[in-house]
Amino acid sequence: MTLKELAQALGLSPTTVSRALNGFPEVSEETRKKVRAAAEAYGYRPNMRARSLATGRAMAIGHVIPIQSGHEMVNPVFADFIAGAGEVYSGAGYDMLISIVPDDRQQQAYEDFRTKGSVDGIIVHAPRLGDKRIQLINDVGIPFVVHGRASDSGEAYSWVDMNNFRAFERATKLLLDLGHTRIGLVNGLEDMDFAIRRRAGVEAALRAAGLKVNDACFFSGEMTEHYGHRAMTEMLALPEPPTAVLTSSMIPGIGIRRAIRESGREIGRDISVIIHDDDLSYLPNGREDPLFTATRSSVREAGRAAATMLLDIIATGDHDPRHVLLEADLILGRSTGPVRAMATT
Amino acid sequence: MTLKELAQALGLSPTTVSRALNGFPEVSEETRKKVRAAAEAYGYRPNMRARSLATGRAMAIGHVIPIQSGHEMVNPVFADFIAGAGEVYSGAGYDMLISIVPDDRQQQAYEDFRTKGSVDGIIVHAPRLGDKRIQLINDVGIPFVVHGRASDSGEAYSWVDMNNFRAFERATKLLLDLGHTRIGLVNGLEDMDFAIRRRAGVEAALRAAGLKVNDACFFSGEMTEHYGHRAMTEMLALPEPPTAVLTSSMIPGIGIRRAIRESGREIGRDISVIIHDDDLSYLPNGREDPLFTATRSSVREAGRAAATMLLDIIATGDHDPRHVLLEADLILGRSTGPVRAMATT
DNA sequence: CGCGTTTCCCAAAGCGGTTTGGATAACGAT
DNA sequence: ATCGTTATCCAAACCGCTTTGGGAAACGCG
Repeated sequence: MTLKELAQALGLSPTTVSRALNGFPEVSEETRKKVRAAAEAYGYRPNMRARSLATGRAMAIGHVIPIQSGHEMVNPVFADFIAGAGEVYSGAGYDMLISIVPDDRQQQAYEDFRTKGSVDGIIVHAPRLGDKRIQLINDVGIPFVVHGRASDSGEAYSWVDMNNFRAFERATKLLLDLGHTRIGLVNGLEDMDFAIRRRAGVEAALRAAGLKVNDACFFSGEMTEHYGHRAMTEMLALPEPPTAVLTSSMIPGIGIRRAIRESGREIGRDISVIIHDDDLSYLPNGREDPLFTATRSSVREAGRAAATMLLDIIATGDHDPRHVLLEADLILGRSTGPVRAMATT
Repeated sequence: MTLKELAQALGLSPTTVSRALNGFPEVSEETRKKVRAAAEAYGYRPNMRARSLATGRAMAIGHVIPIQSGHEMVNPVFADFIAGAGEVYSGAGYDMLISIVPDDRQQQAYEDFRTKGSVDGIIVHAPRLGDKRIQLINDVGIPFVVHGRASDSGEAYSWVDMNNFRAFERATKLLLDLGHTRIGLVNGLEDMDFAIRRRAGVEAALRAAGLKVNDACFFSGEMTEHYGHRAMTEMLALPEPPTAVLTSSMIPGIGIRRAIRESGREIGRDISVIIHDDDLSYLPNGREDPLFTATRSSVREAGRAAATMLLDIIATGDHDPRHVLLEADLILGRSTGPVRAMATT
């Protein structure tokens, strides 16, 4: 059923039908009602392609998910982020276009989005150190919002981020307050922006307490269970192993827990662990009885915030950079405790 | 830069330029080269909306991800599945549209996809028992492929699925061969099709061995770590706890491992555990040294298969139902071993 | 040279909407 | 009764591309 057919069936012109449905004032209330009823009855829905060709608005937002060539890893927070964003889009009548591309074809993906006219705006995921994408999209000239920040990008741009620095600084302070002085960090890949900020937060807290940073206890890698296990095992083999460990996600946290248990120690008693919890729906840390002490910030909420921001930028046409910095909650679980005198083997 | 402008700049008609770029034979090689060069130089890219309005093909595939109202859980395999599908799409010049909708607005989502003309085909995720979606989309009349099957849907339709029955039957047989006779199953929600088939596989193997199914050792729930932990803890409290457990995913498997350890037992020695491993990029079970003995089947591969099938259905226009049944590998890890005489507390 | 084929290119008609610029009728005021 | 408004509706242009149906030149052949 097309507009024209609907118009014909009603004995009206396409113009009038279009206006009636889109709420223009040039049409009488009476006919508007008739048109609405007929549209409903015939199940008429405007063809989006035709409409957006005519209006120039695609009514769609593009998400570009980078895949790191080599590791082939999809960011695990991705599913929840777009679930949050998706809520906002569908509420506003927008579609969500997703493009999963290897690192080296990023630029292509952004340009395609714009020149092919398939989206009105873009969400950029997982910015890295030295990320050129932001400059790229700025050049392309299409509204966008970054999930996270690219520390060293000179450009001004809009972003939604979690306060990684503060979250990890606070978590470290908690450990310091519990008496821990040998603290390890099992971080994400350190060319990712969030990992850099988290490390900085830990280091700041340590320095503030007059402690020096022990490089042997700082790890950087892709956040898998095996990685957490390996890092923890290595640390436990040190002459003076850390008594507390922070890690960037629940998944390596599980590996850390396994390594601790395998060494005959007990988590929360012999060794304290704090994870960052993205509050993923399929990997809940637990509400009333959290597995891990954690800094928690819902990545789904971040998705909602980023989508809302982007739609607003598009609607208002106001491209001044905006920022939302989400603070993480510090959740006390069973994986932390005061330092024990004889934690070493 | 539009086609018309490009044509003008070249001193040619839009017709010729369009044909030159789309490889029609009615244009001389010489002009084709000139046109290509100019298009390259000006950075011309056809507007997809206009093109698909003209051709009637949207060059996009829609994925409808259901969110179970109430739990708000996004299926964790989703990210890897669409990563696989995305590869295929981008290779074929297709876009991927994602719609994340609560259960009760599914129908709307499918109809919108078609009537709004935004996609040429649909991938249906996570079919359930008594799922009405398949009939729904068949009625809507748009090519689609289901990831998984809906056991009780009378309709014929195309699907890509893993052989859940056989995978769990084989895994159960492995446990039986190891001498286990008290076997538990920590399954997914049993209104999901895959969970039903897995249970059936386990039951078939048990019956074939002349064993009866113990309902106290069969669990059904949303696959979280906590769920695995709770189920295992319950089983261990039984007068005769199982000596082996199968579970539907790595995540509850981790909870199961935790419960086993908390009870002072050792996984693989006191209690054997087999998980199903979707080979998720962010939750690897390990290649050389797998954490768990597992039935493994890459969900990313399933995504590729489903996308390939759908594109082919669209290209050939041949709507005869097709099926791909992926077999799972049985991977031996360290979580299984022969039954021990005194496994009970 | 005449005539039927090719070869190469173009004008114009869509695709299904929106939007501009009237046209017609009804209305109120003079 | 006349004229300017206002309220409704419509014809036609347009968005940017594809595609149909020629048309003109070049070619092949008797």
